[in-house]
Amino acid sequence: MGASTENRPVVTRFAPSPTGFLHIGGARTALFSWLYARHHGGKFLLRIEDTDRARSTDAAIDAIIDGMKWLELDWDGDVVFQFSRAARHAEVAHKLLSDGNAYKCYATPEELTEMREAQKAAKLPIRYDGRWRDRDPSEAPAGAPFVIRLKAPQDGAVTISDRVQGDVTVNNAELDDFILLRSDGTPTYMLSVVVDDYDMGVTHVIRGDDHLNNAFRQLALIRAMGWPDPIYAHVPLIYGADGTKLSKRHGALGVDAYRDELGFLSEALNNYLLRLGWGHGDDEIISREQATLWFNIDDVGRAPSRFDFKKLENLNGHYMREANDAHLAVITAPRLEGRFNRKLSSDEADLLAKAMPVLKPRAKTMVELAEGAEFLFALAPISLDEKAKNLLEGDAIVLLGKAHEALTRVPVWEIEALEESVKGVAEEANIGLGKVAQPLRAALTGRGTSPGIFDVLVLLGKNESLARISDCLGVSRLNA
RNA sequence: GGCCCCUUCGUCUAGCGGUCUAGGACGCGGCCCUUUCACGGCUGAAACACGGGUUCGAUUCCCGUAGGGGUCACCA
Repeated sequence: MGASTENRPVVTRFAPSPTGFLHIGGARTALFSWLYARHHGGKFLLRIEDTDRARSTDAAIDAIIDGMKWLELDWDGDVVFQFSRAARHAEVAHKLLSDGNAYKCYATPEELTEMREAQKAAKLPIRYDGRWRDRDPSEAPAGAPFVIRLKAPQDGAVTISDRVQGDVTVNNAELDDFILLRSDGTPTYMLSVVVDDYDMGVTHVIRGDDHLNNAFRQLALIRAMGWPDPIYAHVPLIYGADGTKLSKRHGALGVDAYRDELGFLSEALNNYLLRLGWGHGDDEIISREQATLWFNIDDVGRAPSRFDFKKLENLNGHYMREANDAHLAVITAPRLEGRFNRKLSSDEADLLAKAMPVLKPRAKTMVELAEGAEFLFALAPISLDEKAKNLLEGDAIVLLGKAHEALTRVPVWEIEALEESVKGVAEEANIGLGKVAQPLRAALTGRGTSPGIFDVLVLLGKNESLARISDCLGVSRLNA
């Protein structure tokens, strides 16, 4: 066993490769790593694994950083770019080589393909056969390209006491001599992670379960260098609703899509992701502060969990209701401006904020919120949806006329007076309030559903309200 | 295929040998509130994958079976 990192101050990291957006699974492991570090008063680092030059993009780097900021997962120190450390990685490979813990392998890609096909045909495990492991350097073809491979132990077994997965043992015979340095001299991921984690002082490697098998290989390298074993925690992956790999239609989107297209709040996404694979008694709504206090990586479940949009939406509805109205208005405004293709005036922005208390309980996402707010800013004459049209059939128009008349006489345009006025119309006609309220709703909002009708009246104001009702009465006269 | 991992209501989970006639949440059904839709309140249906052990006693421990997943690159 190597030395332990158990007693050192906690240092965790999130190490995404910038080949795409910050996806939901990555966001969760980042959250867990962040929480673990903060809980222990340690450090959380961010490293961009951009050693794959062909697939790494600046746009992806920006998306990851933007996503981390949105989720309020702040990291300590500067972002480390792995590619910039290639020389140090190569240095370690050469150290391993000179110490006899690595060797040069001259096998060509064609040879290796051939080897694997033969193994496959013979139903043997597919792995590098160590053909250059013990060959004398003098046998090397002069000037031929070579890779550097780790001379991994072949006997015995290694057990990782994973903080999530428990004790996992793998026989060294299962592992082959993996490549450290490619023939062009660049380091592989396997080398880079290990060197960077060591140099950055990472004590706890918290990452996706898909890396569990790699951990054994990496440990061989770590021990060959005489470095301390990190503590591992491999968290299960997130599946789609049908239990298979998370695909696009299941929610394998960038966190930016959760924010922009889907309209979720970062608080909701954080809370949802936290509860996916981890629980704290019966608690469901958990603030960042509580999470930091309560989170323990040991309590993360070993089983993969499925992504459930319904629950996320429920959580989002909760956080929207909790949210500050002015703030909500600020993030709703751009959505409305997009819909109307015009800027909202400051009066309109104020109106939006004022309407929030009655708008937000009716929405689960920001998309729905913006949709529900549309009627406030629609230009006369407003268009009616199907339900609204139906509400204005028959007697409705007569009642609407009466309501209009009554409303013109309301002394003060306030909720109590308006209520009294409209209820008066219903009583006089000896019908339920709904008979009057529904046509009114249709005329005022163009919809079959909206906030309470008196709230709508107040928000729209006397002039706009009466104008919208008149428009409706006018149109129906034309149709008649 | 080899190796590794996983398995409590439809879903996320609580449970860490007796407290389980298995708790909570989402979703679903019903009722209440109500001018619509929501919100809110109450309420109902709904699970320990299967088979062996260990034990006085297993959802909890062990071993199989089945099902699911991960991984086997000069990608990360």
